[in-house]
Amino acid sequence: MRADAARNLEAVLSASARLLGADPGARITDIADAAGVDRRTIYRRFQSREELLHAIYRARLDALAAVIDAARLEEAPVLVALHALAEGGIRLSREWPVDIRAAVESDVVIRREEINDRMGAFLERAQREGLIDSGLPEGLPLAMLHAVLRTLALELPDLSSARAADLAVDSFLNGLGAGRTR
Amino acid sequence: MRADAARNLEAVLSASARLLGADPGARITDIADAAGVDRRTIYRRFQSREELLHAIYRARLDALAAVIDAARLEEAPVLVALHALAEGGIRLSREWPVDIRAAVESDVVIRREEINDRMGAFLERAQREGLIDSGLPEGLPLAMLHAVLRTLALELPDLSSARAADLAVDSFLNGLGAGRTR
DNA sequence: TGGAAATGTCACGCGAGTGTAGCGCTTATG
DNA sequence: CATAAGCGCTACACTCGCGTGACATTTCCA
Repeated sequence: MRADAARNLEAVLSASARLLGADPGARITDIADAAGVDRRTIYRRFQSREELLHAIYRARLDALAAVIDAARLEEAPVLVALHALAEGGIRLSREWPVDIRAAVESDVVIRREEINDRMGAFLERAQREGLIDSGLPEGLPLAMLHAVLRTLALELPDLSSARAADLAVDSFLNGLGAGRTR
Repeated sequence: MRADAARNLEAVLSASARLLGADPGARITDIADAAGVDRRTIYRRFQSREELLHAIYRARLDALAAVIDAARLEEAPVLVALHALAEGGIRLSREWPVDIRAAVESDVVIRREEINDRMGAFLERAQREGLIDSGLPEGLPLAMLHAVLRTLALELPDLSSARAADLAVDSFLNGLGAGRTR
């Protein structure tokens, strides 16, 4: 692929993630404008709107899988892995701010579930090792972790990903309370 | 208004909140089907799709304002008010599962900001009174509270709103950690 | 620098969803 | 039970975004 074509592809993917993340019904024309490219150029790389969306989802899943591998959820000390997961997850949510839950393509759904399983298993290890409360409803830790990461990534964009990760881990484990109310 | 008409209106609003919450691009036809009503009936009550969306937003804002009033954010003991806010907020998010952040109508935006201001002021009181950590980034407590409530309301639908509120307050203030890591 | 790759532009057909119209039937309510 | 409010149904025009085609032009790279 030619260098300028690669640049354009990059710009299209980035603009797509941004616009489609903010509004899943965003028009191809607007994405093209945001990427500084003609609408026709997008259709040269992607057969259809669906395929573009699919590519964005895949990009996010790829990045997420890389983050999880790097965090070594299975072997690293729980707290260390949790922090690595938080920082990577936050950075990734900012780079690909699409909501993967909206995906319906079967391969995306499968990969998403695989990743959720790995994160779920990690959180169960954290519970066995006494870092996370064991009496919580099924699925709550995973749901809450996602929520905390998404919130810090998107609603406090001025925080560095490192600082945001600190806050994410602290909020997740200890909450925002000043003293002990428990 | 005739009684059956009122019933239909109710069904339409409820179905709209559900479908539009899951997918903001949901078709009027699908909403009508879900409500057990003809498409034409919806257009008899609402001039346009926009106006229907607007009505849903207003319904959610009305319910939220009522919850906030009932919680007596300004006078009640902070922890009591927080719990009332949590329970009401969770119940309301389940009844009107639309994302108010997607609204663009100016009056909706204004009312939403007013409500956010009241909640923000309440959380500042909680910080002054020592319930919430005072060293947190601007806006984090409010964003996190919204996130916790939304998560418990929508991702753990089997929990009663009372139980969910308990968990929401505990997660918000103390996190999910089993011991102290701080 | 020449040829191939990539893009921009204008045009068009297509399908889907919106909003409207009229008419006959159902149903609540006095 | 009468009457008017409300509804379902079929059909239609209209808009908008999608996806494609052809061709001239620009840009990279060997």
